[in-house]
Amino acid sequence: MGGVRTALYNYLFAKKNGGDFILRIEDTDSHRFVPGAEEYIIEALRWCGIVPDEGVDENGKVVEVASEKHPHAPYRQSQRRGIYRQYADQLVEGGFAYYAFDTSEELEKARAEAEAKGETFIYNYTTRKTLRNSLTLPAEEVARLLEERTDWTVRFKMPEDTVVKMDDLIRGHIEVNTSTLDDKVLWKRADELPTYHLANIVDDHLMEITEVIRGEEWLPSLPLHYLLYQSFGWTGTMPRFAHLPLLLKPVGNGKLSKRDGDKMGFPVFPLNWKNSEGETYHGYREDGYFPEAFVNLLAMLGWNPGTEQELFSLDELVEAFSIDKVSKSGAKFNPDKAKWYNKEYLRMKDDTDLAMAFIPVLAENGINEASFEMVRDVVALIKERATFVNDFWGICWYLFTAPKEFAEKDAAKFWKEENVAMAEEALTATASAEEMEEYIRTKEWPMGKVMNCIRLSLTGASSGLGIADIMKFIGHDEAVRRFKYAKETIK
RNA sequence: GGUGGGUUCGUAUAACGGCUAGUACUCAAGAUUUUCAUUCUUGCAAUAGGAGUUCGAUUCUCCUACCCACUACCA
Repeated sequence: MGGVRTALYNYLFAKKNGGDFILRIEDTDSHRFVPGAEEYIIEALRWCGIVPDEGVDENGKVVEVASEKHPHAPYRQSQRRGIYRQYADQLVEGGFAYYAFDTSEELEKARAEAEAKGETFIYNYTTRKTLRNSLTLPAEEVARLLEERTDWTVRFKMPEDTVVKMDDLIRGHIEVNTSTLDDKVLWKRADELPTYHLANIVDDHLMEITEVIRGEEWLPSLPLHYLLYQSFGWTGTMPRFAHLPLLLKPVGNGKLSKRDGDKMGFPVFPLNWKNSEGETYHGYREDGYFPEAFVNLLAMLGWNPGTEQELFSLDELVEAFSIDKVSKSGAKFNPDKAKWYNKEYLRMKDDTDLAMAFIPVLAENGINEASFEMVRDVVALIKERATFVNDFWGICWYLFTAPKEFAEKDAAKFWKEENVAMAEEALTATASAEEMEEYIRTKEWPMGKVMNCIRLSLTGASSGLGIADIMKFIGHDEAVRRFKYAKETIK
């Protein structure tokens, strides 16, 4: 959900400002490769109606070869491997970065020792001169280690006591002193790949990115990114940044997580997602949400149009979107409101489309002979009682098949001897619901008691559609048949 | 611990420094209906706390509290 919302805001911003929305796959962590994730992302965005202008071709594949429409290919960072090394070296040559030869074990040890003393180990100007790197070792030694070893990294040489002044489209001006920051790894020899920080800056520059709209968790990295642009001499074309508020769990504190959804009965994924352990997480699509509703509710989580309008199509969102209406604080997700959106979209849907969606459900329940016209009429009658198409069957099943049993509580309340007698007479002495109602009125019988008695026989319960509506679909003869069955069954 | 960000009804949010702090969801009550649902009406409910600036602060400044993120050879 959070990822889709970030993509959505990027898309809205791009389209609103006449720009392009580019999809780039940032897969620089070889240990965290998840099969199928890339396809999932593209399919999910496509379901939402978010189609990248660049980065994905007509077949929904990430573009690997540059063309006029995709000038910056390839769009997978794992395939851009060869690009980054020179930029890492360039930083070292310029004195902005250095080669570090500390092993993971050495660093872990240093961290543990610092912790034992109640301190925090920070890899920066205070510690780098005591560690093994190209700043402390002689040049020949560095050259030898670079050649012999395959586990070195390039680290950014974070300056000491420099104030980085930054601007965020959502949060305004922010200042951070570099002394509190550390020497982040930019390039990993072991993988021959950059980390996010280097890859992101280099690719944004190369791909001519003008705005970076991403989650709030990236805010602490912004100073580093600013400094990287400065080190490369790219400040003139540096993109503008916007850090979005987080999506929070509905109850309690913290970021919305995979677990929350299934625990509380709402999806956290756009589409069903099966992880490597074989666990399946619910998706909005499979749970019966319309993509329009999903996009709409996501858009309203952290943004508002400045008016009281709540229902927006994707095109309307593009038109209304403005980054300065994005809020700063995290947004708790409200499952009830999510359902409300779907309910609103369900009502707006065309009866014909809904009937088409309902027919397979009917088939699953063994109903194959219903005419399309009838299904459409049924849908028109019941759609405002439902939130999802999946609710339809539960609401109107008795229009297609007779009840086999009757709710005990309802029967005890309404199936009283004198009511049954009146109901039977009214039903059998007339030929339609209208005549029957007139008959009961003329006799001055209690309408509610008699009607509920009949409804119980038709639907198996005391709740449901109006008798006239039910009889319009099942016919008078079927109603009489059901009543007789009820009389035999309920004692 | 350190750094950064944040804080308006339960939730999402609105309010050039100026009306009784508005709207939606949820919830409650009432009306309508042959039941249920729908619909309609009404209601409950908030500026975290404290200073300061100001004729006037939800809005600006500072302090406190609380929440969140980051603090990996993850993104």
